[in-house]
Amino acid sequence: MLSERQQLILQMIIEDYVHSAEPVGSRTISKRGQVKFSPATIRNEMSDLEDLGFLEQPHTSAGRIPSQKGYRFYVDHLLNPSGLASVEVMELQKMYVDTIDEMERMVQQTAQILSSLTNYTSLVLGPQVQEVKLRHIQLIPLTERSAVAILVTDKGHVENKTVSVPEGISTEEISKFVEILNKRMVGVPMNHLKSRLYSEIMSELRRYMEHYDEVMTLFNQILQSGHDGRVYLGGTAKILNQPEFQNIDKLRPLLDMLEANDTVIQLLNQQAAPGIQVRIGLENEMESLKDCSLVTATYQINGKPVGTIGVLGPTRMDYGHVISVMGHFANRMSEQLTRLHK
Amino acid sequence: MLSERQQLILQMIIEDYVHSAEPVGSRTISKRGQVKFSPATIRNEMSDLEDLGFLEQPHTSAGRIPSQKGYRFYVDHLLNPSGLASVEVMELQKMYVDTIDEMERMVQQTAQILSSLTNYTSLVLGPQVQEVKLRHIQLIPLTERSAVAILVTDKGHVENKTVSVPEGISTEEISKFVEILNKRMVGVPMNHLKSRLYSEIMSELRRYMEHYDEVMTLFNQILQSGHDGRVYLGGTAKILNQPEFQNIDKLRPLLDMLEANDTVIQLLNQQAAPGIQVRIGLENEMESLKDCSLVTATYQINGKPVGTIGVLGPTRMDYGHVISVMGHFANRMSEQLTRLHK
DNA sequence: TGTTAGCACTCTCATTCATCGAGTGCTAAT
DNA sequence: ATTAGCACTCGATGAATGAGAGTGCTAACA
Repeated sequence: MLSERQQLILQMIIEDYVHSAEPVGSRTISKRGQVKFSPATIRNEMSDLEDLGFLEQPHTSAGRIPSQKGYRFYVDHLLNPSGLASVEVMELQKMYVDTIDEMERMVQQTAQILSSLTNYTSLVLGPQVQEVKLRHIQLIPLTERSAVAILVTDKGHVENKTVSVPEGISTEEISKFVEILNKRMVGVPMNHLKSRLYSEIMSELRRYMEHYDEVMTLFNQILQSGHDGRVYLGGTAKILNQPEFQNIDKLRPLLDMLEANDTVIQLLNQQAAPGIQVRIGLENEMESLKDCSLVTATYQINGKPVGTIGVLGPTRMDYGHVISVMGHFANRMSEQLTRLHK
Repeated sequence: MLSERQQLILQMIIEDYVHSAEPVGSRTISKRGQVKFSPATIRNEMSDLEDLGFLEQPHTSAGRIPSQKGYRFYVDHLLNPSGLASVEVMELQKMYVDTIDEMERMVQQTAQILSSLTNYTSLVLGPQVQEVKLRHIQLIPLTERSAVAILVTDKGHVENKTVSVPEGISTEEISKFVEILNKRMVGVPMNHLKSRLYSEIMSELRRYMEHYDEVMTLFNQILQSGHDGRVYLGGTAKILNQPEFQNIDKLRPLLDMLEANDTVIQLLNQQAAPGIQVRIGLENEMESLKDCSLVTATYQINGKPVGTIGVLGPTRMDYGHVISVMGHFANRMSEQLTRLHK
């Protein structure tokens, strides 16, 4: 549908605009050697591209800037991911060599590095503990009336919670209860724990437990956690580098959004298929992101996607660079995490 | 040193400026009833106050604004903390009633509430786990080569870490090792664990352990944590509400600073004495805070200070309100935390 | 002696206006 | 199909202007 030449011109406009953040004029393109036509010819093509919706004009006598559709076409058809500069690869490696052996911390660091390599804001969604099974459960008394409950999953993730011990239960009863749980519930997916308890071992509990109700209260307290899926941000202030956000009123909705954890989680969770995904402007379905693009990728443990990393920048974003950085990143993270958990 | 009238005028200027963010003129003060002098008289006093360094003039023909010294005087001598509006007290209570029974999470929430009540950015330094003693240690195997180490402190804080198990050690050896630790190390302050191990039970270990070196490797891995002293921010974007930070160039250093965790920790740690502390402008010893004030307070567990909360706003800050909110907050937090930990 | 009225002066801010230049669109020539 | 040429548009820049807010000073007043 688009001629060779149109594609070339579109590409040049986008790549120029990505760096200059200024509307691109016909003369600029013509001078750049790459294409050997006069400004007038280019003007004609640009006019056509505008009619087709790939470009737009801020006002009558300015150059053209890419439209959302233009970026989309660029990402889908014109982009050949630039390789990483060797400096970048080195930095990447260095960061991961430093024995980051605790999962949570690694994820957090990832956000930092990702942001510093791309110069945009990064969003990282910690590993979602889905389909994770109980490996071990334990209750450690602190006082007569409180205790720490510890749940360990088969992936090595640990959740802990301080619970208050209902009056009337004896220490023996508690340890008996925990013992039963460890005997019968290990291997059960975390999100099924509750129903499994009710369906399968209720009767057994009733038999052993004198204070059945209190024990159940305790149990419910323990399960009320769900710590998973935390978000880490990196380089929030990097947004300020972008000329399009020099205006406070543009800035505010963005910062507000980044502060609302839930929104960010929702945003990152929209990535369904594995691989790298680019969402441009309003494709994100959030008004506050209408001038932003979000590049996301999933990372895996043992080939199963467990989390998402993302880079948030202006629609005028260096897609090639970001995409290649993301690719490397997702791979490295997946490797590391997999190695970490078996 | 300052006459009654001068103090009154200074106070009025500050309180006006805090809300208007505009230089205050003599007529404005005169009109306000509070003081029954003509603009001209007030002008004279203002001129004196400027000579004394309590006020400054943005330019020749503008009103006056308080100087850093002016704020300092105000905070030290003129401030009578306004009580909390009952709405605020209610919100405060509501937040804490909702079973926040996990320490970490409570601290995090505190940042949110603090910010929403003051309309400034809040900084909260999580409880510093000093002088905390080991209550229980456990190692849960995941695979042959990895395990999760769990340390529970006497305050109910849980730290966990995935460790790799050195080749050659048997399961029995590990559980024997853990058993020894639990027998001999419980009650030892966390930061003395290492030295205690070397000084006291090394010989015992040598006797029981076939693979002594490997066990020590494992132990060192376990101790390499130190998770304490995390920072939580609330309402970062609130800075944008302040007219003095509408300018991106003023904004950037601030956001940069807030993003650097270490800096924030350092900032909050500068509070030595318990109680509420107000640091105005450059008193913070950070260039990026020259137009900001920081109100901090410590919170306690059993009367011992363990952490700091802070509110960051422009020097033109509603000190009275912030201070009273902070007071209530620090108290409530201390109560809660103390109750939580025995 | 402390207070006030009056007035000239200063400085900022918003508005207006003219100018400049980048860039387009169209037409006619190649 | 391409290009040169030219009139035209529109934002950005900067100077000029006037209004408004507020001061500092002087002289009058209680």
